[in-house]
Amino acid sequence: MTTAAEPEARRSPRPRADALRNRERIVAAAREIFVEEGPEAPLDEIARRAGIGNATLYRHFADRNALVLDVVLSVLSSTADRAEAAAAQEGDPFAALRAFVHAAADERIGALCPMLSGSFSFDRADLRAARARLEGDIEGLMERARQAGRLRTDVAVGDLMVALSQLTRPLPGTGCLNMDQFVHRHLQLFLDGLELPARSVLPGSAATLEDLRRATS
Amino acid sequence: MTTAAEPEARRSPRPRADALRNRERIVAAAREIFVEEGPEAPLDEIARRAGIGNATLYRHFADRNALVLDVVLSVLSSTADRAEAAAAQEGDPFAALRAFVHAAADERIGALCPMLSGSFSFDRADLRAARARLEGDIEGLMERARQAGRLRTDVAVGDLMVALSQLTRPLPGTGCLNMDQFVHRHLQLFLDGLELPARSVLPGSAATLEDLRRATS
Amino acid sequence: MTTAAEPEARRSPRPRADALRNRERIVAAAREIFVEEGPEAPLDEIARRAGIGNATLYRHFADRNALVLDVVLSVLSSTADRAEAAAAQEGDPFAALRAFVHAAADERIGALCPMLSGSFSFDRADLRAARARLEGDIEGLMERARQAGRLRTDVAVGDLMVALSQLTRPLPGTGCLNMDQFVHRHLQLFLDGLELPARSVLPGSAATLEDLRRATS
Amino acid sequence: MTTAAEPEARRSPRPRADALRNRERIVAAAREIFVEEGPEAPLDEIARRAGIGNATLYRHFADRNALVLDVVLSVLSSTADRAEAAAAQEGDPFAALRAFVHAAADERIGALCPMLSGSFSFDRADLRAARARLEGDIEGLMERARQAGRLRTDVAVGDLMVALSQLTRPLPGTGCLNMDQFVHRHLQLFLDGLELPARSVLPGSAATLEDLRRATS
DNA sequence: TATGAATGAGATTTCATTCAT
DNA sequence: CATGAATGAAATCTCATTCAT
Repeated sequence: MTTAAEPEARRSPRPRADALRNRERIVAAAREIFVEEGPEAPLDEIARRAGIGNATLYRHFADRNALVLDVVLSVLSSTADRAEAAAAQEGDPFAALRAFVHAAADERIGALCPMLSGSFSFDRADLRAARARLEGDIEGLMERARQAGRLRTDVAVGDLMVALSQLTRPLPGTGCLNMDQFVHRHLQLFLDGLELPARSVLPGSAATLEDLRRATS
Repeated sequence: MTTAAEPEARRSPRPRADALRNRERIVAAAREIFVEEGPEAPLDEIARRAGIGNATLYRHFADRNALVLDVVLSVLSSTADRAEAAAAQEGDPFAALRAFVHAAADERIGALCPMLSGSFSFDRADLRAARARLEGDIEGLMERARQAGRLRTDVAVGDLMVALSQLTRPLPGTGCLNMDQFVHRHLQLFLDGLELPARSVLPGSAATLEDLRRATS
Repeated sequence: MTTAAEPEARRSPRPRADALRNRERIVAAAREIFVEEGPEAPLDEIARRAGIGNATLYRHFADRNALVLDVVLSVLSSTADRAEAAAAQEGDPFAALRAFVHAAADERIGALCPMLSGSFSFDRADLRAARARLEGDIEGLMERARQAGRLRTDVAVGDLMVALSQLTRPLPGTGCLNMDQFVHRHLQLFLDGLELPARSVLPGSAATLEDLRRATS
Repeated sequence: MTTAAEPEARRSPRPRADALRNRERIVAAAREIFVEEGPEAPLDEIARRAGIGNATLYRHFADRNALVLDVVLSVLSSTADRAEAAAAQEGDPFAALRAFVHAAADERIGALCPMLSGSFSFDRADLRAARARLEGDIEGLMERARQAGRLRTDVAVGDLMVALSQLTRPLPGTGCLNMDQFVHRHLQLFLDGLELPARSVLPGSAATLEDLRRATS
């Protein structure tokens, strides 16, 4: 939930409500447009969607990269929220992991992929913290599933994050909308590859195991 | 479809060997650069890599989209070649499918994703034919694996193609190179989710099944 | 801050001490920054250096030109102070002129040059007065030197002012600091061209005359 | 006279006459406009004066600095031409030096000053060569005058170059035109400070010496 | 035909100035 | 009255596409 860009000392006594609102609007608009058009989308269009002038955008974000970083921060934060909500669920640990993965897709986490490449730097402490929080949350979900014998032990948190990002990555120009139906299906298939059958199941035919496995999803 | 038997119309008096070579060079250079820099790469850079002037590129391709279409055609064709080579393999049908998937990754098929979006159109007959050929080839591989009881029956050819594309999609700016190690790993995990155990395996513990599964890759 | 003592006329109810102080701070900051960065320096930077908000700057000065005019006024005034201090010196009148010229360089009078061009206007009475005062002061110094036979009679006050401005004009980006050593040397050479030998010196060899001349500096 | 920007090997067999003409036009227009408006003048205006599109300017010069460097080169070269012409003169060596200084003013050498500051670098070999050539030419003129006993021996080539630059430095916005009358006068005064009387003159009154001195100019 | 050159449209970014708190 | 925020206009630079050699 930390969306503040400057984690340093408070210069201005009051950040002025309308400026904060504008800043949030810009990040929200940028997030939408990055999802729809990719990270090369014109900043003017973002400003237009946010309902402000282009120079206002530059008052809040020194350059494109600064805006991208805050969008990344926003997505990391809301995705971590999802992970923590999933962890709070009762019941089968692998089901919780599945629930998180599909929820993360709805956060459009895949739109981050191209932003994490190239000149991306995790210099800022808030970014490092957000990433660490998300990784910790996911690792928690995975570890619970591993302890329950429901997750392959040879799969690391990075494997899941990269695959999740790539499989939910939007195509530029399409707004990603027509892919939605497929995305969840592909995530499901991928998770199927990570899952181990529930322990309580007695050894039986492979066909039976597979049937059980599929039934859990 | 011109079988070169008809000296009739004066359409293309002679394709002129060097012009053909130039055209191929351009497509090859474009394919490389699209993989390295994404589909927004400057056309001048493509011309430079091809060793020709930029205007020559425009003599062969009316605009960026025409070039993209030919690159798509090129990738579809060489990927279909891979699929047919995999189909020619003896042995386990699922192993053949795996072999194809990893080979397709080496064709950088993921670089096509962004090109298929937006203004992309499958108007041209040659494109439709190339896509149909590739889909037919993959469907053949999958059907053989299904018949052998090695592939889940609820997975369609489109599922595999989209997942394959997304998981191998390069990140802009990175040249995709540092991801190579991960790409094959993620493909493997995804295929694990599609695979059914070989029929001949006797019922055993789940751990044993998993070990076998992993051993096949 | 409002001591609320005089409810008299509503013209300028009171200049309010802090407002006056702000105005002076702005002019001082502007003068520094104009010297360091030239007359195109961003006004926001001036406001920052003055320790106030940019809008406050605009409350005091309608536009950039109004600020420039007050900086000109400031430099003219402090330079005239220097001229009057030099005039108060005892001794050789040409030495007094020299003292003034070098002192004026320390006032960074050369930074004014670009401000005097272009849209500059001497509309304001206070500016005309300040310029007249400075010209009068310099003319006084020169006339005394002329009367003493120490200054060429074909050199006017304008000659000296322009040359002084140009030779001390700062280079943008350098902060003028690394030129300081040269500036005084060039002023000295220039003044050498204006000087006549002291009357009391008997006719002698040119070399001797030159030695004397140099000894005075 | 070397105006080529790339002293390396010849890539293109023919530089194409119209492109060369454009390049020269751009440099000429830039030189004019830098003199009139200073080195911050909009590049679009330069392109307009040169009669070309703005992108053409960027084809020839990667950025503003590259253009500035070529203007510097142009001014250094034509000024060195002037110095060599002055050196070819018969007669009094100091008169030759004077002739050069006034000729250099007509080359607007002072417009270089702001361009030599800040991020300026003499990286390019052609620039170093042009500067060395000019310095050598001026040193030659000065040394001849020193040998003839007509120039103060405590004045170096750098002194003359900086003073010459500063005294002829144009004011932005004015086009420097209204200053022309003064510029030559101030150069004359400055040179008067560097001059020693002709050796043949017998010792006499200072007034007489001065009269002679003035008569030479 | 192939090419280097030219071009206009668009993107990013800066800054003087105005607005609202 | 003082301020941070907002804004539009302008400047730099890029790039797809057309032109002329």
